[in-house]
Amino acid sequence: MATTSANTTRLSTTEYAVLGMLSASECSGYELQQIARAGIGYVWTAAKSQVYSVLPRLVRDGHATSRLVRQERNPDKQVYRITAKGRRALREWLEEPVEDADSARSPFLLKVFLGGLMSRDALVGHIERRREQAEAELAEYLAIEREIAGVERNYYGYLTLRWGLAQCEAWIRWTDNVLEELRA
Amino acid sequence: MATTSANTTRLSTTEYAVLGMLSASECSGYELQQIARAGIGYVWTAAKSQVYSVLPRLVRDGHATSRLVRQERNPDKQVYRITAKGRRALREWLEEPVEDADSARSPFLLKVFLGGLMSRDALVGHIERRREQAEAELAEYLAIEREIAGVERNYYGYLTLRWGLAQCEAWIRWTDNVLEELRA
DNA sequence: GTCGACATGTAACCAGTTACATGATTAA
DNA sequence: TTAATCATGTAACTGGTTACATGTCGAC
Repeated sequence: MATTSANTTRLSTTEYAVLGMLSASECSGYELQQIARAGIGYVWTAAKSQVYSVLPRLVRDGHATSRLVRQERNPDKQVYRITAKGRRALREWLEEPVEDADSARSPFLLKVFLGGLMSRDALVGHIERRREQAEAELAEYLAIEREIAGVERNYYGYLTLRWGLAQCEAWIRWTDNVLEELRA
Repeated sequence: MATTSANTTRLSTTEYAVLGMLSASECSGYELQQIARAGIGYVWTAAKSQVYSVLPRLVRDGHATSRLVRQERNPDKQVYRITAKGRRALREWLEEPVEDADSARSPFLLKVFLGGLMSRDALVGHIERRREQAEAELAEYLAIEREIAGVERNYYGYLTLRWGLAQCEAWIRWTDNVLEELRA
């Protein structure tokens, strides 16, 4: 029964994210975390303990291989390389429609929704803080944009960055709007 | 040691959401789900099994009380009522700053980020679908807006609705933009 | 001699989802 | 007679987080 076995047990999103990073270059768990911080981490996050737990599973299921790299001045490290099977699985997942429509679960919006149960000041505080965060995020994204705009290097990352920018702007507009109203 | 004991074990967001609904009216688990679908569910979702598991916990910790309501033509039901302690806990949570800044975890954006690893067509398909979803959502929200705009009933729900509208519009603008670019 | 970068993991826990299970009443 | 609504839950699982644990090397 399990001879040709379409070993098609769906991977977790984190596993696909890791495969995505590995598809660019062989690297260790530690390196994956640095890489994530500088890019993919803006759209998908994972705790380091989870990265380390995901990697051996990828190897076990044939989506990656690992080898030990000995180092002199730094601790030795396990580096992981994506396999053909891994690439296939990743691409299949990438090409199938996105399952859930980013279901709405926001503690912030929940508090706003229940705004009538708190003091006006507390609510205004939440919204002001949201605005500040959006503004800080916007500044961060603009700085990144200045670096990568036009550069071909990561066009797709640039697309997601532009979503980030659009969303920050939307937050700022919305918070301004709401604050004006609440203060009137 | 545990006499005055500030029984301040943080509740889960779902528990606060339930308390929020209970603070408007006494109701059963089943009713909570209907109510959620018509409002708070747009900003916070919970599986029904979780609602049922959360309710006894609220009672156990003194945040709610429950009593059995006998019915003739329908099954009997347990109805839950928020206590003073529950209201206090809810209000405290509501007034403290929102903890996490809605950390970025979007399978959709992850796929866009890795757009270079799939066919152009697949990526365009994802974006088109995103646009359609945004448009459908927008229509839904506009319909709700027509019903509740101006009505005082749920001003705070209206605020969150306006965020929903703003976000849908941002999605549509972004997808249009990206689609134009990808097709050129 | 203390701090940060390098490097890898385990253990305990938790929130939440899916599937399963039951059973009455009522409207089409 | 078939399906929907009312009504409540349990069990198994999963994806993920936090805290703990360890140790070297190089820079300040």
